[in-house]
Amino acid sequence: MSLRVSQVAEQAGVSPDAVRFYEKEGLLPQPPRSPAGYREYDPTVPQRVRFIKGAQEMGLKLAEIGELLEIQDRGACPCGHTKTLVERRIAEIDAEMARLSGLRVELAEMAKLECPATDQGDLWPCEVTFIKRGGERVG
Amino acid sequence: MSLRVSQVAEQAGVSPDAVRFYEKEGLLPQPPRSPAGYREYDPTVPQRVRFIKGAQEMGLKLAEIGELLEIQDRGACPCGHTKTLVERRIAEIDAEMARLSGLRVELAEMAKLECPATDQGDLWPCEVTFIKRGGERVG
DNA sequence: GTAAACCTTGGAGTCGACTCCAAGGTCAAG
DNA sequence: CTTGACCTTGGAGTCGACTCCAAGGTTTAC
Repeated sequence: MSLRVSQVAEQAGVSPDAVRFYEKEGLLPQPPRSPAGYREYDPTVPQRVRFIKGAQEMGLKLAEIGELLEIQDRGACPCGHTKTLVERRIAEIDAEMARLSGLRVELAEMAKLECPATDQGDLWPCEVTFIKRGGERVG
Repeated sequence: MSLRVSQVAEQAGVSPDAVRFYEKEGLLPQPPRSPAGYREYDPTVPQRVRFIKGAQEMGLKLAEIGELLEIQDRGACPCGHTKTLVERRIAEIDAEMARLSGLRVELAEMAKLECPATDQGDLWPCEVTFIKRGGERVG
């Protein structure tokens, strides 16, 4: 039996619109249609959609996932390519974590600051911190 | 002396378009105009723009920065509010770092996988990993 | 036979922070 | 007096991954 778009969507945990969107973007093959024009999906399609969601949760973009699927569909082993993608993503994650960790320190320091008795003109401690940062960056 | 939009932009390290955009969004006051209609900025404005950039690098959204500036402009001490914003952002950062760190582990494991001799039908190890993840999530 | 719940399409709207464009006005230098 | 570098405005375009809509056709249940 074939599946309708909303059944695929439900089984994969996405919206029917998303399924149609993936098809439009070339991530899902165009399925055969019923006489009335309804999409009739192969029962393996929800798995493919879950693959998309899984890869997406790994931080890959739809375009990248599309690349992977395309290579896979052509029957070539995409592992090398996948590895490149994955390693690039790991590097991005490392960079982002370093950035966030530095940021966290600065924010935590900022959150410790107290308000009363400003000695910096008409600026408050937190704002002074912000502005000093801006000044450092540029000047 | 007053500054023109591109001078403000240069001193703050942004584009003239960005300066006009901030004005449109209410983050910068509408400056007086020259007879020809040119914006004539107070020399403190680049500092305000750097404040915006600084806060932005902290991960605050323009709308939030706008809130801060508005309170500041009204003469009220925004420290409590700033603190709320900053603490919220810290919580977000912690959540994001936890997510990324888990992700990194999974990706690193994936990158270690080797290609040859698939024993899982017509899927490659990396894809199997992806799909299994999808399957776990949903089923 | 009719109402609800699906399906189809194309196209617009969303968020965020801009950027880019066109079509014109202004100003300093040579 | 012209060239070129600025300025003005409003509005459209960008990226990403959808969501929502209208206006119609179909299928299913009662």
